[in-house]
Amino acid sequence: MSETLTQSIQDYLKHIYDLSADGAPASTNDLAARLGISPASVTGMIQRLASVTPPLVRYQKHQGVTLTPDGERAALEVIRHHRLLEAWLVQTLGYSWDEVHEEAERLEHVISEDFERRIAAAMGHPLRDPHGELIPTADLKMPLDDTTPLSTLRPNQTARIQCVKSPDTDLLRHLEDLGLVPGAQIEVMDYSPFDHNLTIKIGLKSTVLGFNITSKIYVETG
Amino acid sequence: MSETLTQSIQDYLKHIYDLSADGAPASTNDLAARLGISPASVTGMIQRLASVTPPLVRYQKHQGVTLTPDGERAALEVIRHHRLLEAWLVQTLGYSWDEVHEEAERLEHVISEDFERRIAAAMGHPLRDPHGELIPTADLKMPLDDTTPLSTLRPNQTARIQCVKSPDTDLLRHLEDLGLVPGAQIEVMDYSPFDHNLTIKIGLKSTVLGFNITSKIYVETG
DNA sequence: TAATGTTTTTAGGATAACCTAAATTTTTAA
DNA sequence: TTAAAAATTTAGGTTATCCTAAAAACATTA
Repeated sequence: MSETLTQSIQDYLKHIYDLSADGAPASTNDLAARLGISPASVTGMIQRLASVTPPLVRYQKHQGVTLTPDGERAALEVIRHHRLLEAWLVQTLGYSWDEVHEEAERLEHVISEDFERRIAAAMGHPLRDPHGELIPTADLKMPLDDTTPLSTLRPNQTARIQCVKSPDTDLLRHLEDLGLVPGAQIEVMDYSPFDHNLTIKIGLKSTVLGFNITSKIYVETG
Repeated sequence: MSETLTQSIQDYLKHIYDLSADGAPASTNDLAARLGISPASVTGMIQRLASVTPPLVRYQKHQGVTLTPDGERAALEVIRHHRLLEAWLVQTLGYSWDEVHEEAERLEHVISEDFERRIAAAMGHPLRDPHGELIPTADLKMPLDDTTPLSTLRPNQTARIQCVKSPDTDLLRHLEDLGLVPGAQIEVMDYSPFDHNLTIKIGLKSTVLGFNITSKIYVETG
């Protein structure tokens, strides 16, 4: 619990958390793709993570991995670091939301608990990062997420953008240009069932967005 | 030059810079002590650093190591990161001067050049860190140091403390309690040639300081 | 200058985290 | 239901960075 986990292990846990968020175990291949390493290397590492004491993951051959409670706590710690750092970099150093990810990616592994506490306090304990992602609490619980993907909305529904889940710099810049940032009020004007395109009105402008984009934007309807 | 140096290598270079500041090469044993590793490991690493292209150190068996211009640039980069970070942690997160070292020690290896630029600009390009250490310039030159060790002063000389060179948390707290911080105006009242103790007046108070301390405090006389 | 002590290096090993290629298992689809 | 494709695992290797123990070089001093 208090033994220091390597950066590499922290990355594994973080991505396993993400990939198994839907309940289904994370697959070796998906994990390898996320981590940018070979599937064979992933197999080796998850076998190790499953056999340390206490185990950080649950693993059965060919069945993928899930986190144990210990593994999940470790993952949430890293995710909390990452998201607090993103918020901090934007608020105090003028980073834009498309620039912060990479920097936070490296810093998240090295900051102390003291540092974490200080930036959280300095920002008044924010609930979300600049992309709208929920920040795990100090006691490492992930707050409940009551948002839905924009892709599930249909014409005449209105919503407020809560979160954009993508590390893609270009996409983020594009969305910012369109005004599609957390807090933005939108209305669905049209839906095309064949390609799942949605026509969205933001302020006075309308835009057509593909499923690739609408599935990454999470909204609060109402 | 632009290949990323590992954290470990950055640490070697930083300490070689420091240990060879007096012109004499850094010894294997001293380096090992600084790095907290065995002398045998140091030998292995400096052999490697001497044989990469371009070489980062000059090394001859049993003669110690010095930095090449490339090695020195790399060292100054890390030192700049460290000192800027210390200043930034103190200024923006309320760290005290005895708390910053450890945190900066880890962050120095992972911040981007962009981050470096942003914090330098945010602080108005400071010349010294919270201990008074000179910060290498953005083009990686170490500014000239015109200070002298307090230990070289004699009775009736007055001086202004410019820098305290020690990572020792307890010592730093002690000195702060005594008011012996950068900027403090002091006067030497007495010198004991046998133990090299100095009696120092700061404001209204006087204190006797041993060589162990006075050799770590650097002052500007006048 | 020879003996002793210190410093440094060599030799041989360990571990973490990756790799490729080949083998195996699982899934898909003819 | 079986053959092909895809996913996963095993086997064997590499590199970086550390280790201990033993050997060698250097320095000191009697």
